[in-house]
Amino acid sequence: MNIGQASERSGVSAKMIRYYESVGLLPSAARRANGYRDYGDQEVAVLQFVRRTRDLGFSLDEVSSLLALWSNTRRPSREVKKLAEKHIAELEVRMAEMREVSKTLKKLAGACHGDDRPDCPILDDLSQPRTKRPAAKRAKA
Amino acid sequence: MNIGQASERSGVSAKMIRYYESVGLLPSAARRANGYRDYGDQEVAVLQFVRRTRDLGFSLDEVSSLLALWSNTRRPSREVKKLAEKHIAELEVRMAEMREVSKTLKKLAGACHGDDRPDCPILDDLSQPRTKRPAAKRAKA
DNA sequence: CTGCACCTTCCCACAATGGTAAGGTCAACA
DNA sequence: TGTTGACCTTACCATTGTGGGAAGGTGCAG
Repeated sequence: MNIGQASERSGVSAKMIRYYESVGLLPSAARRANGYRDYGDQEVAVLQFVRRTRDLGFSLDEVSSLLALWSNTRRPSREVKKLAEKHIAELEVRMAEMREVSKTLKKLAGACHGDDRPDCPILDDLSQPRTKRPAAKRAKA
Repeated sequence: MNIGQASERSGVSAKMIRYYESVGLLPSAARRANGYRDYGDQEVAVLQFVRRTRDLGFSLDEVSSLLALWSNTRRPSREVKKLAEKHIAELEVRMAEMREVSKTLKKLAGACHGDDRPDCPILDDLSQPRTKRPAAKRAKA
């Protein structure tokens, strides 16, 4: 099938399928005589795997590792679990940072009357040079 | 003072100070005869403000708005509060998404014995083309 | 005068994705 | 047959915010 079909069935955009191939996450797709990429059910299954792991927030590097583990039927399940737990730990860290920030902002917003008056504890606080602050990374979904 | 000093005092790297200026977040810095940028306490205070708001996860666009509100002493505090609450809401959304993912991964990791054996419910689940829920319907191969 | 630390601008890279442009291919339909 | 439109190809640009590094000027201290 063409890339459009594979895209539709896997939920991965054609753009991304080509990109994944270009960065070596996926092997080079078979080509037909006209130069079009050609996909079968097997390839679609791989794409679905990638899609699902991406949805769970794994980086392409991690997806690559998971693909390798997936295709190696003799790998110890320990390795897979380790990857999953590492990812869980990262999520927890980021959530903790965001909770901190959220808490701070809520406190500030709560102290701000939020009406026509110009005085605003939020800006007052932002003006204070902080010594130590957890640098919260902006995370994607 | 030179950019290095301003960087040290504000916690914003020299690289980023120049970048912020280049994208118009900050006004063009004064220059000395030798072409070096020249900063005073006022400018450092602005940089500290930017640093703090960045640490709280605001985008550069949002920082720009906050700077404008900050320098306008007659703005209604309502506007500031609105921005803060919008950001809080975004944080909550992202945290909720991450919690979902984390929950799914924890369930999967919990089902994986994580030893030398190759069978792994995590990979089994990842192989399932998902429409929505991580409900493991089909038995492992 | 030399060396070193600092400053300048400019370009590159990252991660992962979308957009768009210029062109080839193919099937269907009038 | 010819045209149309949907699809495919590659290639480049933009994003967000940050760091790295090159190539060259400046300034101070020894």
